[in-house]
Amino acid sequence: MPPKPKTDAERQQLRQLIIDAARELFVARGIEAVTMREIAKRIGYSATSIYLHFADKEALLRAICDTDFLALATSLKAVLQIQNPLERMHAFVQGYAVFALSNPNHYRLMFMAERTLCDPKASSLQQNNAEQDAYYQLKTVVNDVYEAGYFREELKDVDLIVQTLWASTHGVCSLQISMADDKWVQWSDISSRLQLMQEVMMRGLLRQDAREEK
Amino acid sequence: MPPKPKTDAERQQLRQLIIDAARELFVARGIEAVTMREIAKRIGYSATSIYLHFADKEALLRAICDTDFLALATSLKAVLQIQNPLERMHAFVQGYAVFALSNPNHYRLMFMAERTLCDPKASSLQQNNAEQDAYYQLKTVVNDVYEAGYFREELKDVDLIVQTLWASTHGVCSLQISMADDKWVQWSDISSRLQLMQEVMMRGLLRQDAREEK
DNA sequence: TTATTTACTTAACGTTGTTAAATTAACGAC
DNA sequence: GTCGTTAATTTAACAACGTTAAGTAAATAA
Repeated sequence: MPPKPKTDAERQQLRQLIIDAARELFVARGIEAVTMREIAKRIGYSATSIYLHFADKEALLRAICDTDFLALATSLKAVLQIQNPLERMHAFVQGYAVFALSNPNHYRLMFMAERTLCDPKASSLQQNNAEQDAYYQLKTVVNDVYEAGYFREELKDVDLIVQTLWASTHGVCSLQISMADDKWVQWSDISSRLQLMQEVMMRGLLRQDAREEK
Repeated sequence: MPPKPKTDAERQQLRQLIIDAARELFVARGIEAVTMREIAKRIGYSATSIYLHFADKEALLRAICDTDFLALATSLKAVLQIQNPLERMHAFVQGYAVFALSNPNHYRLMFMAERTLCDPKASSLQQNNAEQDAYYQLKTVVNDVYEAGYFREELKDVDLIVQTLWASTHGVCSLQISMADDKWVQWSDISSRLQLMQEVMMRGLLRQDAREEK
């Protein structure tokens, strides 16, 4: 039962409807369940209609990714209010891990999947926007700690510190997400692993007096 | 042009032929290219023949995984000869990273993929065998450092240390594998990231005098 | 009133993993 | 030596997937 010319707003709305349906499917039943036909069934359209709004499945997944990146940045905004730079950094890493482990499917799609590299040019998000760009958020958080002179004196490359700190948390979270049920390894509980990683990183990165101060 | 009753050895040989073909395909052209029909074409059989040796594609991928796990353990055997426990641990982590980054597709399949959890019962590899089980290798390496009293005194759970050390390297390598070409982040070069992670972990885990000794 | 555009659907293509049915060769029994 | 039986393999086919082409119907514009 066909159509009526649509305003841009209506088109945008339908686009979002598709993304939301795909996302629900994705959360509920894993990425395998996200098929064009299944998404379409959910919103009462035919599968081909989706192609009026997205070039292909890849583009749709990238749009979901964008939504998720925004969700991550939004969920971390609160901890940016924390005054003490060290506490802020600690809370940021913690918040990141909570997001990852609470949304494993999304985290997979964002940071572990083969597909879907992020390109600032192709994204709907603004790079270096403190409301939208979680990487930029972490960079400012780490930079504040750097400015406060808390890092060991031989550590001068803030980007390198950021990426190493990120990698440490990503390592714990991504191993948990892909291997938690693996029978080969007798896993310690995830909160202990996260905590030890944080401690070790702080001890390895910070000057001794900075640690004591806190 | 059909058959002749086959000995167990012949069946085993064909099985290995399938695994090898799949593996080559996988390395050369990525996991997407690994289709049952493509594998079959390579070895001059029909696609359905593969099902005489593997229950399904999943089982075949698991078999490839087993091969890769063995390859990892084998490639790390050499560093186990290093006398000094700290040097040994350092070299082990380094060797692990080299394997990961030299075999990104395999690493993906082994530690980052959705599929294919490892179960000692289902694997052809022997758990806790120093020739075959890389996790066990790391455990012994870390345990030796522990026995030598090099870890900070509050660190008493060797498994927890092992898993955290693993996670740190896995974090750097897996981010590199899935995000190296990502345009959002201006990556520092991978060797710096690996090196800083190692330094930080050592500083965070070891007693000060242990670090100086080395 | 008619033509065009817009929003959609149905049909269809090629590819995937997988199963069922058919084919052919070797072996054991008589 | 012929005759099942069994084992190894193939061809045919199915259902599901992403995607494209062709068709359809309503609203708008002339």
